[in-house]
Amino acid sequence: MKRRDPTIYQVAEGAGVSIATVSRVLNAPHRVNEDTRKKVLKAIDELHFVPKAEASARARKDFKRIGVLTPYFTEPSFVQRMRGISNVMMGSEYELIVYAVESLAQLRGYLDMLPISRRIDGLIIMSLPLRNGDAERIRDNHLQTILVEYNHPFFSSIEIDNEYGGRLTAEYLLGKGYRRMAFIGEAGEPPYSLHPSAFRLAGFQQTLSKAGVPLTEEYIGLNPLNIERVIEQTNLFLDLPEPPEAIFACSDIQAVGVLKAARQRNLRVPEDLAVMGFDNIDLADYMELTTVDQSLDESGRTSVEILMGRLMDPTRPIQNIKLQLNIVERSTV
Amino acid sequence: MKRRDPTIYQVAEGAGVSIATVSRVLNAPHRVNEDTRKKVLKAIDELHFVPKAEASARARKDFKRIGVLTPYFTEPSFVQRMRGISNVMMGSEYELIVYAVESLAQLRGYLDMLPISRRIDGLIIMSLPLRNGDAERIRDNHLQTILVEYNHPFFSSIEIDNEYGGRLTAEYLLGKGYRRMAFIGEAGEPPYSLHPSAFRLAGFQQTLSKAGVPLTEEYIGLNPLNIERVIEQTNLFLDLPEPPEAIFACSDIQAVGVLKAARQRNLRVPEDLAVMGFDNIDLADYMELTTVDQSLDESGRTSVEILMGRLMDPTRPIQNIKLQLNIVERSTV
DNA sequence: AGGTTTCATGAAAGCACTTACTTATCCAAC
DNA sequence: GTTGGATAAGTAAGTGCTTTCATGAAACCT
Repeated sequence: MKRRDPTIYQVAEGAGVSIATVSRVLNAPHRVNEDTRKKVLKAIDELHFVPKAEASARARKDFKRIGVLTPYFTEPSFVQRMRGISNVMMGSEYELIVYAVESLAQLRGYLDMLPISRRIDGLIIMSLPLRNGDAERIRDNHLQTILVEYNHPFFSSIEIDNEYGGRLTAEYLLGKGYRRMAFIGEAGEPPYSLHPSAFRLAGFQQTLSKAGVPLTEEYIGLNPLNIERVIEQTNLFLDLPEPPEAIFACSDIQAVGVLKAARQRNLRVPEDLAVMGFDNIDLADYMELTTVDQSLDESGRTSVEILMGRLMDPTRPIQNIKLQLNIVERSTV
Repeated sequence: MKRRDPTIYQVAEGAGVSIATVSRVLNAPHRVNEDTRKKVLKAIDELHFVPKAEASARARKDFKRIGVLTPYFTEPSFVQRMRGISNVMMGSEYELIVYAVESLAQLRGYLDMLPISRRIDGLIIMSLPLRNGDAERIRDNHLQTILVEYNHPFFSSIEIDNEYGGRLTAEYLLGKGYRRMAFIGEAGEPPYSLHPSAFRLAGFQQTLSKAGVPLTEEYIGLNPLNIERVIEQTNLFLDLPEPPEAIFACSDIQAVGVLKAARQRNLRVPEDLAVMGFDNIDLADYMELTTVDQSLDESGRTSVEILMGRLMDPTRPIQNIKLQLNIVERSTV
C-alpha cells in the first residue's frame, strides 16, 4: 500500500505550470519569474515533494560544477583571482567547488581522483605543477581544464611573464635613478606549488647587470613567505655597509614586511628607501605601495570564461594567454 | 559530461542480446537462460560496466558536500572565516561548495533550492538573514545547517556580541584618555546581508553617554563600504570645529580608509588622531592597527566542526556559541 | 509606430534503465 | 501432427527528471 511519492508532474499540476518550469525552479531559479517561482515553491511544500536523486542523475548530462584546485586558498593574491572567478560563475548556473591543496599528497590525490570520479565538468588549476601522467589522465577522461600560471600543451592556459616583470621593475627603478638595489624573494617553498620568485629575480638581475649595476649575493634575500622573516631580511640589507636605496619584493605581502621594517627604523619611504611590490593586490592600494599589476581579478575572470566556452563547445581551440604587466605608481618609489 | 561509461546498450550489443535481457541478468538472473547469462556477464566484465543507478543510489546516501552560503565572498573578513572552514574541511573527505550571494534574489533562490534539490549534506550560512519560511523548509528537508553571525531556534549558531564590542571599544578609548570621538559605520547596505554596524555603534554610544561624553550626530558617519567615502567622511570629521581625537571604524577596512585620510593630512597616528578598527583581519597586523579581534578563523573552523559533528550524529544537540572579543593593542591608539 | 531583444514558458525529446506485454521456441501429450 | 504450456528473449511503454527549442509577450530601442 505504498502511496507513491509526489513527482514533478503533481507539483506542476498543483502550481498550474509545466514540469519544465518546476525543474527550473529547482535548478535555475533565476530563469523563472518571481511569482511563478513562489507558486511552484508553495506547491512543492504542500506536497512535500522531494526530487528523486536517481532520476535527476540519469537525466542530467553534466553536473553544472566547476572545480578550482588551488594552493594558499586564502592568500590575497589567490583570493583576488577567486573573486574574478566567482564573479563570472555566480552569473551562470555553475556551482563553484574549491579544492584547497595544502600538501603534495593532497595535490596528487586530487589530480588522481578528479578526472575519474566525475563530479565536475570543468577544472581550473591555479599555480600548481602538472605531471605528464596527470595531464594525460585529465585529457583521457575529458575533463575540461584550464591552467593558471602554468602551461601544458594539452590545455588552455593563462599566465604572466614573470621574467619580464623582473625586467620591467629593474628598468623602472633604474629610470628613477636608483643604483643600489636589493631583492626579496621566496625560498624553502612547499614542493606542491609553483613559485615565480626565481623568474622575477632572473629578469631583474639580468637587466641590472646589463645596466652595469650588478645585483650581488648579499643583496638577494630568499626566505619562506613570512612577515617576520622579511623584516629580518630587510634589516640585514639595511645593516650592510652600503645599504640598498631600493628594495624589490617579489610579492606585495613581502613588500609590506619591508615597509614595516622601514617604519621600525624610522626611515622615510621613498626618500630613504624605495619599495616595490608585485601583484597589485587590494592591500597595495591601501598602503600606497608602488607595484607591478598582474591583473589578478582579470586572470580569474578570463580563466572561467575560457573554460565555460569550451564546456559549451568543446571544439573551441586551446588558448594560451599571456596577461599584460603594468607598473602602478603609488608612493613608495 | 560522462559520455565515457558503457551503458546497458553497449553490453547488450557486446553480448548479442537485447537490453531487456541484460537488465534481467542484473535483476532477475533466474529468468534468464544460463548460457545467455554467461555471455552477458562476460560482456559486462569486458566493458567494466557498472549500472549507473546503483552508483547514484550509493551516492544518494550522502554527497560528501558542504555548502557555504556567503555574501562578500572575497572581503577579507569573510575570506578569513573561509580559511578556517577550508582548513578543517580539507582534512576531511568533504567538498566545499561556495555559493556567493550578490543580490537578494540570489539569496532567496539559494535558500529555496538548496534544501530541496539535495545536492549537499550540510550548509553554513554566513551573515545572512533567514526568514521563518526558509528555516522551516531547511528543517523539513533535513538539511543540516549552521548559522554564522545570525541565529534561529532551529539551528546551531556561532556569533559575537557586537554591542559588547562597541562597549569594549568605548571603555578602552575612554581608558586611554580620549574624550572627543567619532564613529564610522555602514549604511545603505544591500538588503540581502546583515550588518553589525548598528549594534557596534549602539554599544559604543551608550557607554560613551554613561561616561558623560555623548556621541552626537555630527560625529557619526554611516556610509556604504567604500574606501573613498570613508576618506571623505574622515575629512568631514577632521574639519569639524572640534575634530575628534579618536575614530572608531566599525571594520578594519574602514579603519584603513581613516588611516589613509590621516596620512594625506600629515597627521601623526595616534598622537594627532587615534584609530580603532574591528575584526582583526590580517591587514590589521600589517598596518599596525589597533582593533577588536573577533576570531574569524576560529569562527569558521568551529562552524564546520559543529556541522560535521551533526552530520555524523544528527542527535547531537543544537549549540549556540558566542565567541569572545578581545582588543588587540597595536600602534594606532 | 515599427523593429529588435530579452524573457518566461511549455511541448517535446532525451537520459539510462525497468517492466509489462508480446512473440518465438521447444518439448511433451493427446 | 497438432496443440498446450513452459520458458526465453525481444519490443516498447513507462520512469521522473533535465534540457533544447519554439513561441508569445513584454521591454527596449530608434
